[in-house]
Amino acid sequence: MKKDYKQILNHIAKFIELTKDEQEYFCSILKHKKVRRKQFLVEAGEPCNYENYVISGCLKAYYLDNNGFEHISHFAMEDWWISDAYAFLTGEPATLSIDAIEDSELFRIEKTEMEKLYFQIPKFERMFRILFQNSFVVKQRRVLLHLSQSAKERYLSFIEKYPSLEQRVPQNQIASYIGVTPEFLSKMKKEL
Amino acid sequence: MKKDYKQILNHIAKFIELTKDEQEYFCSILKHKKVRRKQFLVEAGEPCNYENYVISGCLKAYYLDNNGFEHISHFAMEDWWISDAYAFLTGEPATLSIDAIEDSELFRIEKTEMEKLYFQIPKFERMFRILFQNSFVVKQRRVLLHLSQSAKERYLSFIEKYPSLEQRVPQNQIASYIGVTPEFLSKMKKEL
DNA sequence: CGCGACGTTGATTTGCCTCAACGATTGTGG
DNA sequence: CCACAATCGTTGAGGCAAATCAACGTCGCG
Repeated sequence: MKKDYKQILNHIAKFIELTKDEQEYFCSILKHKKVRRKQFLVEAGEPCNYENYVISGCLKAYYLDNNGFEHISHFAMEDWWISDAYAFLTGEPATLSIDAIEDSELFRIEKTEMEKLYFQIPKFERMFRILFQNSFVVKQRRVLLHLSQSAKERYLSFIEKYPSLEQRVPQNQIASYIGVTPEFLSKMKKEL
Repeated sequence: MKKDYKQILNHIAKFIELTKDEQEYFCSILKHKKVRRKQFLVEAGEPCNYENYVISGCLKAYYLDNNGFEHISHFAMEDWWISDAYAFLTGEPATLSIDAIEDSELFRIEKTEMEKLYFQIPKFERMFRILFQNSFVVKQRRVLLHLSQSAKERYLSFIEKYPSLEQRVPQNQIASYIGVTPEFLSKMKKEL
């Protein structure tokens, strides 16, 4: 079995147990995809019919506002899932764009395959229930962070929580994630 | 069958189909609870071992910061679920408090019962997968709203999205939800 | 080499907060 | 049923955190 399959099966094994047959079926619906630095995985305005699992590399999902400013919704690295959840769910055009910060490799699951998967192996309902539950908690905390903390506190939380992203992501995109201008982040860092 | 059971079974029927037996089993694990206005349903620091379904009334979940300020995480009304998801998940003491804005009635499901339920009727994995997926999307949009919009735009989004809450919730708590002071919300409203 | 992406720094502006005072409404105990 | 406190919204003066705008240095890369 290919190494990449092992990786994603290990990831899944953290949540549910699969038989050999199930593993095989699951791997058969995965589509391998490479994205080079600065290339789009998802483009705002287009449909987003895939859930994407990151094998390697680093990507960002962001909203582009009317003034052309990027607002980063989330990053993704090895073993994370990334998509425009709303567009995937509804079939509407994506409001987020996703592109690669580093050359990346992914597995994609198409929406229709995903629905079949839930039907064929209901254990995946459980896995994604747990994943979404966790993601929900993370987003909730991020909302509260914005409501209750200053820019400096949000920055400190970020580097504490995601020390590896701090290394791999350009500073102006971290600024965007925590909700300040690049200039202001630079000034904050000088004071630390 | 009691009217309240009908209500929650209707709610569930939007996501999954249950047999009579399953309905009965499900209802048997529900605990009915009344909370009067201003009373706690969950208190920060205490464990939160329940998922709570709102039969009637209106509640708020909020984080109390070190300076004693309330930051509202979310509201809940008829047919919504409310809990401290992180505390429920991990067993840690709650960081959120939840109390009633109006006299309310709820059904509670205890954590251990919830786990049994997932085991006995895996369809509930599906239902909560869908619910968490939706909640995740909602939180995601709220984060982006904070990153990309001004206070006035956040207020307008709020009253558009939740016109009924606008009626039932005191203005200072709406201010807290959108992340401004009550004074500033008052000033914004004068300009509309 | 030269260009574009990225970070820094400073001067100025602004959106929102803080604090304080004051009415209107609600609720509660005597 | 009234008196009083507590809660809630409003208004104004002043202050601060963070944005804006502009200029400049550095690095990596085609």
